[in-house]
Amino acid sequence: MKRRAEQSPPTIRRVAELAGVSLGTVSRVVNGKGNVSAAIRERVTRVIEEIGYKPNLAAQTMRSQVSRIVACVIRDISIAGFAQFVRAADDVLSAAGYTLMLYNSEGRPARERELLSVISARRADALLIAQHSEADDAFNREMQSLGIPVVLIDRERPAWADAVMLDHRAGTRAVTERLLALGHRRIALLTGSPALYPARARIAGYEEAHAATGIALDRRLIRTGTFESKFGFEETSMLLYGAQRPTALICGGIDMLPGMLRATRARGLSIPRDVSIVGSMNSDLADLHQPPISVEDWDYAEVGRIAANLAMRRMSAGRPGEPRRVLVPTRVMMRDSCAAIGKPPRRRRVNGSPPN
Amino acid sequence: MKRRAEQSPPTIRRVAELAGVSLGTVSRVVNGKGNVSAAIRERVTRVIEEIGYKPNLAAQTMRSQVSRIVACVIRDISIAGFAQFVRAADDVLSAAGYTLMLYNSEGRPARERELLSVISARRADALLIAQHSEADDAFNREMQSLGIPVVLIDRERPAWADAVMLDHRAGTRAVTERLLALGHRRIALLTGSPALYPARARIAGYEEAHAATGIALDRRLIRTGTFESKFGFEETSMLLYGAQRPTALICGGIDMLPGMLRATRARGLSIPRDVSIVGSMNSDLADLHQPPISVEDWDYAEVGRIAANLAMRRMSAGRPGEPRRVLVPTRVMMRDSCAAIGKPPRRRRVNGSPPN
DNA sequence: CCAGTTAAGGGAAACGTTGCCAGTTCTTGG
DNA sequence: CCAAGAACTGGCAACGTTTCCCTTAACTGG
Repeated sequence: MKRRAEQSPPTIRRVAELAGVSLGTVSRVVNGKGNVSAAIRERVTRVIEEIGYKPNLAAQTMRSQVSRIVACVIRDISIAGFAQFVRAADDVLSAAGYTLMLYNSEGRPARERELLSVISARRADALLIAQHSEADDAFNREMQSLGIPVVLIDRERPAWADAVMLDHRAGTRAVTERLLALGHRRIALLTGSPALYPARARIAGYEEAHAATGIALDRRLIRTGTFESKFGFEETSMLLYGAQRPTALICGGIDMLPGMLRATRARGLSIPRDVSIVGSMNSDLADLHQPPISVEDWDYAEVGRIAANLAMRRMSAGRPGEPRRVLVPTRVMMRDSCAAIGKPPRRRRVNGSPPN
Repeated sequence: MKRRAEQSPPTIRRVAELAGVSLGTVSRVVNGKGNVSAAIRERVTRVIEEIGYKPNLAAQTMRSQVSRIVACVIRDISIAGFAQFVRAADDVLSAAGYTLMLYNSEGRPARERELLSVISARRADALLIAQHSEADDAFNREMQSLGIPVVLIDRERPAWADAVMLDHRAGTRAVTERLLALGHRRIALLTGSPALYPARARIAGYEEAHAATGIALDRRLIRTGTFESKFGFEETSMLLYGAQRPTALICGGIDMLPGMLRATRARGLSIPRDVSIVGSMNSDLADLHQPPISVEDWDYAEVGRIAANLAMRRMSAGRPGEPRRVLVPTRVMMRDSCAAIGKPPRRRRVNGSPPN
């Protein structure tokens, strides 16, 4: 039983028949390469318009071995901030004729492996990924065997891949130094697993700040777990329990701030009188909170653009070339959530920042 | 020049050669249909394992006319909340073997048209879309001519498509009634263009509440424009300027609350003493703000799951069947940002909600 | 022991495109 | 007026699958 004509999209063959020319000629018209007389060109173009012919990308992919698909694997698109990355990457890629395929790994290694399979089956031309563990050699090999450009997002391994990283080391060092300068001596850092670059970099920055200032640090104040809000809540609750509690908290994970704030409130503590707080990445929450929360801020959109451009460069150039590494600076925004130890807090700012 | 074998992914042909069987047999093994002896099945399976063969989805698509791609067109993935929708839809779809292709329309009609072209070229099997205007007949026809199931997201037209809508009418009616009961008589509603269902529904609910209570409404207090933060800031600034200013503001657009709050602060007004405020969709900002902001809340993840399921039902079933319409209820969460007129505000809540 | 049935697997066509090669017509210069 | 290009166009193969149709071999029952 043949499919009814009006149901299946028109093919290049139908165009050729209606225009009374050969397949090759239609192809030449569509792709604008090769010599075609003006008369025929126009005739074909009109037929294409009339029946609404669109080249079948699946067929083109099969023929040319190029899918014009870029896969993007992140933990969860609904985590605040990640969407900005995806949006910006998509802008760059779709302007160049690529389609971005978004995959949520849920931070589960098994899921990441599945996704690699799907990506391989779809013959994606490149991969942007923030994988769950940098040290999983088997996974890294599988990734390499895809045979396509890979751009790491805020990851530094495997070493053969291109990467965009945020300079969390410098950022956290700056934050820590500001807090030390305010007189804080017990500063807690909450961040994710040291198996991941952002956590390692933050810890390094935290340590550097102490070393540079000559102030001893209490390793028990470095709390690693996940980058999630739940972890922020739990660890903050525990840290604020005893008398030995820290006087400042650094949030070393996007999306961890809400948990930290809830825990602080639950303990009935006041910011910044009882505890100073620094968040990770600016947000309406940080800016409009009372008091406004200091943050280590960065531009995820810029990261997305860079990642997309790295991928595109690899795709157009051949294989060769050293892996590229881009380190994007972050900046510290000090707000009223941080106060000097032993002094009255600064006057509260009443208005939020100007809009957008 | 033939591509080197180790660069291009292995094909079913290579598997067949290595296993010493025909193409058809490998296909039967891969798809588990047809009769294949245990010995050969095992031999083929081993070869597949060894060389890491993955069926080429582009080829399958061409052959079967099914891409297992579902396109999703929204204004901007980085708008708070939308990502939850996308994430949930992706969960449902990828569990069923589909890949979600995300497209940002930027709310520009020209861009939406381009995207329809891309979606057509990719031969997506279904489309989830929150289009920029419901009344663009030409666009709707183009959408229909794709010949694939279309699921509208918070849109009610075109009538032939399936749709998931939030019950903004009931939600806004409930919000308005609560404010009226608190004694407010000048309640402003800020929302997007009435060319879009969510704005129309909210206005209808707002009007219903006044009608039901027998309270006259001032149409100048219904401000339509966009759903964005910028609009919220500008309109709030203007509304709060005069002496005739409203005593309550309803935010009729996701992502509009930050602008509204900034404008309120810029005017030096206190919430809820000077003005009561209700936001759209719950968020950490609304919950952790001081005072916590009342909201009309809903579950975008649920909306995403419903949309994905509607699409899948259409794809598996044949053409026929009436368009399905699903109305998802919203719920009102009253918090301290709303106070009775002429009475002292309720005691401030100190703690945020429990985490996650 | 034979006819009929079934299981197993090979071969080829088709999906929609592009790119190459070859053929035809038209120019153009000598 | 003719030969040699140039300009244009048609035909065919191939990309990687799946599916349909055969052929062959093995089995079954009378």
